[in-house]
Amino acid sequence: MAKEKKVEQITDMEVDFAQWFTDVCTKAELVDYSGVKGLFILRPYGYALWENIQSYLDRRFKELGHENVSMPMLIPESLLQKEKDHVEGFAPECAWVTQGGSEELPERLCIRPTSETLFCDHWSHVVHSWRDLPMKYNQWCSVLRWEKTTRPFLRGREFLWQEGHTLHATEEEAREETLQMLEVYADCCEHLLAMPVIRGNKTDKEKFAGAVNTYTIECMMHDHKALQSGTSHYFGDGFARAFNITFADRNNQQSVPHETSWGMSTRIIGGLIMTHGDNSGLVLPPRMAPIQVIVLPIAQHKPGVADKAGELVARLKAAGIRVRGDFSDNSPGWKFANWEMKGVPLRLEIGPKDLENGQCVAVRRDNGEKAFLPLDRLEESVPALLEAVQQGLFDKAKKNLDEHCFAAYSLEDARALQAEKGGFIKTMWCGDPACEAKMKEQAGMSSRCIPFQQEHLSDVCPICGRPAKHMVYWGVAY
RNA sequence: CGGGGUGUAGCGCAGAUGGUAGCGUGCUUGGUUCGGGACCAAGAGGCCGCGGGUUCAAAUCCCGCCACUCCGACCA
Repeated sequence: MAKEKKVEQITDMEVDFAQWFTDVCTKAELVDYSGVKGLFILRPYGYALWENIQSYLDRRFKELGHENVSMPMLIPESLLQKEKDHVEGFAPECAWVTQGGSEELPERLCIRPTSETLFCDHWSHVVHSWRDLPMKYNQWCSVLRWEKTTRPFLRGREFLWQEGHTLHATEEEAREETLQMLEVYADCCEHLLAMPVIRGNKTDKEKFAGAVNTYTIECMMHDHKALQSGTSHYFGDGFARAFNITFADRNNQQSVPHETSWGMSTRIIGGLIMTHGDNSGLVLPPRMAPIQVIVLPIAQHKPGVADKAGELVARLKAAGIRVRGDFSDNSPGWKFANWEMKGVPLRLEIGPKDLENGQCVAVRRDNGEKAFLPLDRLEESVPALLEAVQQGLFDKAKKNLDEHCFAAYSLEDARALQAEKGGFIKTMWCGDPACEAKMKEQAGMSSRCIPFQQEHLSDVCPICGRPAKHMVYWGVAY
């Protein structure tokens, strides 16, 4: 059989990266389209990815003392309007409920695009004393934002996420919380998803509506575009003042608390696909893959093969590995292609020849390497291979990131570097939003972040020539 | 919201000058196969995206709408 026929359903990423992405999303059975634009169905395999991210983050949040809650889905318009910057940021993309049954509502209700206003309103009722603080809440939910153009995972009108909201007695404590949660997101990306990140501060232009500071982790996709993968906001006391949240401090003085919020969404799954995927489909890091090992019997009707394959599945399962056997009557070639498309990190083949030799064949999804594994030591060799795949994926993504960061010393350099090589372009910056706008206009890049890890490239802003304040990463973003 | 593309069987497509629909693949059943997308046989499956118009007659011509998709602007 001609090898070129392999995975013919998926468009090559070199031919059309965007089409490749949607092909992977649908062909790997992660999503389906619904009857409403921008509202996607997460199929079992796609939802399982989210569940694995969810269980990691949920555990980390709880270890740090956060509690899960559930806020209403609808926000009265008057509540949404209490914080000026916030409403300006979100009003253009709100969907409204105006009718209940056959009655028109006296006040229209916004379907939550985010829940800051709900948390604040609630806190204004229940926070009275310094003893009530900190409030460390989180909720898992979906939110609605009426986006113009939509794509699976990357931009839906409805998307699943978690939103953490905390309230603290002091600025110092709130700022510490903000950075701590950014670090949780960075860990999630790097350790669970094998996606290396750049941590930094958003510029004023890119900040969340109503925030004093927005911190971000930025990831680089396979096509060298940027994906904002998690954000953490310090709000100061702006929301608290707007919502009249006060508490009596230790000296019985009325004080205004400081607030944070932080979120990660199913968008990260889009990032995962675009970081590790290849022309055969999805590639999943073992630590978060719903199926870590697929066992394929070859010539399963031959004596002993199916039994031995079943035995392998049972043994690996007992060893704590997420394993499945494919005993369907599809041909082996079909199964290879199918499970590759679904990104299963490791494939074990077991056929008549292997039975004779007391071994099986292991094939890594990340690099296609084959190895013969003695059957008696699978409980050690398989976890070791899975770890190797996890590390291999991280290293490959890190290499892509490192090899596509370039320093530029003039606006023209920045433009040319982005046009020719893509990736993250770093330059100095004076801090003026006008220069940021100019970069967008002339080089097509937005500021991704002012990285925590600063470098001194020169003394001046390459855009205007005035003294530089920071080094900034620029890029084309999803 | 601007520009382009596409809507006919689950998926991919064909249907020229109008005459009520076909191919590949997948699906079902049975059998033979099995180390890179196997084969034979018999079946099932269609408001031709939606609404209007022209006509004796519309998948086909005209108008409107909708959805998906790609590229911009905006945003997680």
